[in-house]
Formats: sequence, C-alpha cells, structure tokens
Amino acid sequence: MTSKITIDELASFCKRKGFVYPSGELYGSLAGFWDFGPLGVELKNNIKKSWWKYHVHKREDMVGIDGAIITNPKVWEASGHVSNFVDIAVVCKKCKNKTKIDKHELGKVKCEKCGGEFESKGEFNPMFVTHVGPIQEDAIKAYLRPETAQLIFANFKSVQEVSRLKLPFGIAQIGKAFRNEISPREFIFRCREFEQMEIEYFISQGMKCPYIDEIGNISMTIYSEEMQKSEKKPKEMKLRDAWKQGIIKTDWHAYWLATELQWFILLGASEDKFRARQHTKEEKSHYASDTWDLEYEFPMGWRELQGFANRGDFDLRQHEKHSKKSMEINDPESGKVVPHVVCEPSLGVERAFLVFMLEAYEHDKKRDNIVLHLSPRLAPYKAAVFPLISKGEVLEMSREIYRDLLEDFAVLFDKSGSIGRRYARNDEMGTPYCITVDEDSLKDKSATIRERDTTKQIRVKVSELRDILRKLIRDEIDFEEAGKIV
RNA sequence: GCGCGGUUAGUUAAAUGGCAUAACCGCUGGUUUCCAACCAGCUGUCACGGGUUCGAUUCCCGUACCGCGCACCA
Repeated sequence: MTSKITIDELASFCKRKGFVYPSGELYGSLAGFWDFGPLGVELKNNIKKSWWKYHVHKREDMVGIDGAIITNPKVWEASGHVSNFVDIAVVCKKCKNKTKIDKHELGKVKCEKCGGEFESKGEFNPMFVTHVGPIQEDAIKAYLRPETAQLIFANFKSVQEVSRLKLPFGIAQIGKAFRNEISPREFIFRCREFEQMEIEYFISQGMKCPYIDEIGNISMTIYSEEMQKSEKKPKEMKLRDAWKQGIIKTDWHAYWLATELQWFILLGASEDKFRARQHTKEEKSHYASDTWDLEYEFPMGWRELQGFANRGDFDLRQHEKHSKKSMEINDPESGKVVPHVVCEPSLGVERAFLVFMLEAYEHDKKRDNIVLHLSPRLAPYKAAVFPLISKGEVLEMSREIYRDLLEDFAVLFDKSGSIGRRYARNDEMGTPYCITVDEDSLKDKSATIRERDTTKQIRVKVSELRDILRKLIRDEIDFEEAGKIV
C-alpha cells in the first residue's frame, strides 16, 4: 500500500487534514514541538491503546506504571544524565572542528584533527531545566525527564513487590520525555518533546527465554555488525536461526525483535520495510553488551524505530549506589538477585505514528483522492453515517443511527455534498466504514455499509449494525462475510 | 550552532516598488441521489520586526520557522 511520498508531503497532508500542526504556529512555531489536531489525537491515542493492550494487558509477565515528568533530580545524577552538564561545546580555533569535551579539560586537550586549541562555545545541556518552588531564589533546580526508563528503575522495588511478579518480567510505561536536541528535523521524527512507549524487561543473568518457541518461524531482514563492516548486504533470516547461529547473542533479543515486529504487522505495516540492525562496537553505549535496533525504511532513509539495548544491571546498580538502598529481590527460582535488563524495547509514539501514516497513505489514481488505509483499530473514526437524501425522513433516520452508534464508537455524521464527495472525505481521514441510509431503509430497516479499501458494499439490518461494526473492527472479520449476518 | 537555499489563503501555486491572483479544500443555498457532477454565492493570504522610499508583499538588515549539508543525538 505504501506510496512514494516525501516526509514534507506527509507533513503538509497531516496539517491539511488536522493530524499534526507545528506547535504555536500562530506565533511562528517552535522547532521540535508539534500539536496534534482532532484526527491526530485519535490516531495517537489508538496507537498507545493498542500498544498497551498488546504489551501489558495480554501478557502475564508485564505491569505498567506512569512516572512523573519532573522527579527528584538525584534520579538523573544516578543515571548519569546530569554528569553531562560538565560538558561544554567547543570549536577548534584553527580548523573549526566542533565537538564537546569535559569542562575541566578546556585548555588541556587539543583538537584531534589538527592539534589546534579549543575555544568554548558554552555549556552543553541536553536536558530541559526547570525550577520547583514558586520563589526562584529558593527553588530547586530540576529537569524534565529525558527518558521514561529511569522512573521504572527508581520504582523497581515497590513495583516488583506489590505486583508479586517473578523473574522474568517487565515493567511498561507510556509517557512524555524531553530532549534539547540541537536540530530537531524530519517532521515529527525527532522532536524535543516526544512520547515513549517503553518496556524494561528483567531477568536473572543467563536466564533462558521461555517464550522463544512462540516466535516460530518469524523472519526479518538482519543486518549484523559483521555484515555492516564487510559491506555485505542485509539478509532475510528466521530470527530463531539468527540466534542459533550466534548472530543475535541472546534468545531474548530474538524474541523481542520478533514480538515488536509482530506488533507493527498486526496493525497493518508491511514486513519488508523493517530490518534489525546490530549496533557496531563504536556506537554501543558504555553499559550495553549487545544492542539491536528495529529500523524502518522512511522516505528519508533507514532510521531507528526502537532500540533493544542489553543494559545488564547497570541502572539498578547505579541507583543502589546513589540511594544506598538495595535493589535486590528474592526470587523463588533465582534467589537473591539484582535483576538484569536483557532488553529495553523503547519506541517513540511519534515514530510509530509516522510508520502507520506512511504505510496507510495512498494516492488512489482511480478514485483520484488520498485513501488512508489505516487499520480499523487505529483509524481516528471507525465509521461515518450519511443520509443519501439530506432531508426528510431519510435525514432523520440517519441521525438516529448516528446517535446510537456514538454510544460505542467514534463515528462521524456528514450530510454535505454528493455521496461520492463524502466517501472521498472519509477515505482521506482513514474512516474504514461508511454507512448510508436511503429511501429503502425507511421500509426495510436496513442500511448500506461501504468498505474504504475496496469500495464494496453490503446491506445490513439497522438492528445488527452495532454488532457487525464491532465484529469488523475488533475481530477484523471478512467484509463480505459480515454481509451475510442476518 | 555554522554554511547554502527558502517562507504568498487550510493546501498547491502565480504575479507585482502603486487595488494581491487562481485552482483545490471548506461553508451556505439550489439541483442531483451510491463514489470529489453541476449552478449561484461566501470566508480566508504577503512569517515577524526594523530600515530605504512619496509609497515595500516586492529592495536592504535582523529574528523565527522550513529544507539540504556539516556537527549533535547523552
């Protein structure tokens, strides 16, 4: 379904239809901040809802939290984020090479390219700073969280205890995070304010993945460190084989890569746009032993969607050190352990938003309008109701049906313009089903449902409408089969 | 943050140192009644600030924002 569309074209489409606007555009916008409009907020909420259902509600080994955006600043000292404040941005006086160095090293270190002197360009501050307390002079300096993960670690003990989870288990969270990016670009791909959907998955070291058989023969394009360094092409492989051959180091990574890919597929994304790329030694974080990215082929190229870092016990140990409190749990199987994070599937909501929009967007040449083939689960509106004749009894009956459906679904009503125009309007918003009431409806108490993707129609009893829609949307039953329900 | 290019209606575009246009979208009415038909009408625009000028959307300077490249992405 994917059409060739640039990220700019998508941005302008999103603005035109009310999905996403530059934030505060009335005053000229602000780079890296975006507002979601009437359709955007619905889509975004549906993405988050689907993610939560798939990762938390449908699993036995997962619970969620919702941490605060501003928290005790010591959390960020423990995590290592605050130490970056001693960094300063510098520029070489001779060759204009730009980098950042430790504040205390100014005057000591020389430019690695030409040996020239560095000149300070100011403090390098990747976190948003704020003040807690209304009197500035007495206020505590605090930060807007630059990631959601640390709230999971900081609450780890209480959450484990109260939810009575046994290893292996995960803690999930959806929430906003803030980064002072130097140059936010590519529409909502890199924002300064963004939302993460994240899991920290805990095991005791060396624990096997009990779910590895569940991923069956799921395969995807693998781009290992070795392939990247020897300039080989990425290779389509079964994830289980990639693990058995030692390309993916743990069964957990194979499992989570498959699980995350499946989530995207379930919601209508196409497999061939995804790949798993291993981090090279050079780009890996200090705490990670093996990191894989789930990447997606955006119009501007392959980009990271989701990182799968193996963080080990780095974070919990850091918090032990700074808080002087034990992070040890007493697990029935593993005994007293500080668990390891074997995987951290962490996904930006805005990036998932882009993926689903790009996958859905199609300029239908026959219809000569945009059709957004969003999964019914993600679609901002599930159905629209039209009177074929916009007056009299037909109008009345259609409004009744509309009001009745509102009880259960996000539904639109539209009586303006020709019927074709109304279909087209809803195609562009991704509304999967349009219900039309005509003169026959008055007699036989039935209405027509038209399917967005095929423009096919079925005739159903009005009394069955709610039930049929539910089956179409939630159970994704076949459209023509739905027409046979009496 | 640096360099280069850009910013005209919701969108896409045109023109201009002297009344700022069009198409599409949207809205109202008519007509039609199952895939953006048609007719009549309506709303809405020179990113912001300063300068030059009798007069600036147009020329100059600054700022914001957007794109590309570099850097950044802890």
